[in-house]
Amino acid sequence: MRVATWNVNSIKQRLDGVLAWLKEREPDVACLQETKCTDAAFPREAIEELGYNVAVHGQKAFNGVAVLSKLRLDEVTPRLPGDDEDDHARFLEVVVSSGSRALRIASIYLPNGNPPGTDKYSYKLRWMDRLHHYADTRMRLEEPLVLAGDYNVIPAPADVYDPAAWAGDALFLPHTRAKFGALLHLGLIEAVRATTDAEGIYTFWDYQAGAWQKNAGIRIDHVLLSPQAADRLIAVGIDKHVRGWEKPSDHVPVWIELEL
DNA sequence: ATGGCCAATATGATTGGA
Repeated sequence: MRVATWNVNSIKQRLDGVLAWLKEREPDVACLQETKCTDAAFPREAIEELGYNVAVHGQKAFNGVAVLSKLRLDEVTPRLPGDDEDDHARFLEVVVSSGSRALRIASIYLPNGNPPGTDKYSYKLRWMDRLHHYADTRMRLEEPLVLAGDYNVIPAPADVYDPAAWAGDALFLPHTRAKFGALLHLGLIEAVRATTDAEGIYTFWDYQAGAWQKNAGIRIDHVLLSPQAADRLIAVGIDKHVRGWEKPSDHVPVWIELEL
């Protein structure tokens, strides 16, 4: 089973690219972030025509997550627990199944948090605490679990083209990285790092300053696996070439292949 | 050497992204 994540930066602007990529990569499940539209405005028909069930949790203009699945959706649960006042559409959990195969998957759009020292950064840290608590409860199920999305976290210097330039950024601050590390300490396995320690593997290149042309990227889109999922990990990939397409998102898809 | 973008909004300036 192939499970992918992609921050599309507006599903309406990216629909042609998303459809082309779905045909090319053929993920069984695709978690999308930054769909930037209401559920009513989500272009679900074009995606359903490719054989996907579509679950959305969006809002007007900002944020927004979705899960596309060729497998049946047994459960669909929007919103990260822990703060009823939080109205950002950043989290959507599903359970997919086909025959004896079942998998719990969450599409995650973790807050950016810039600039540090503001409410935005404290919101990011609180959101990470809530994610930690959610992940802890799910890990106790001891089931195959995939937490995939835009974490807005650069885990280590090897994951950024110019570490010094990002030293004070909310994506790379020690406090941010420590909370991401704490998630992994629950026993979650980060798919890319389970397979390689190579430097210079990126998932995001800014639209500005010729970042793509200079390969000045960062790695902030991650797939975290419970041990029961990681035991079945066959392959990990990043569809970097998609960044070179017409009207690209600033992020590219990351995918895993599980023997399920 | 430096800076360069993109998307959405009752839209032409502001906010948010990273």
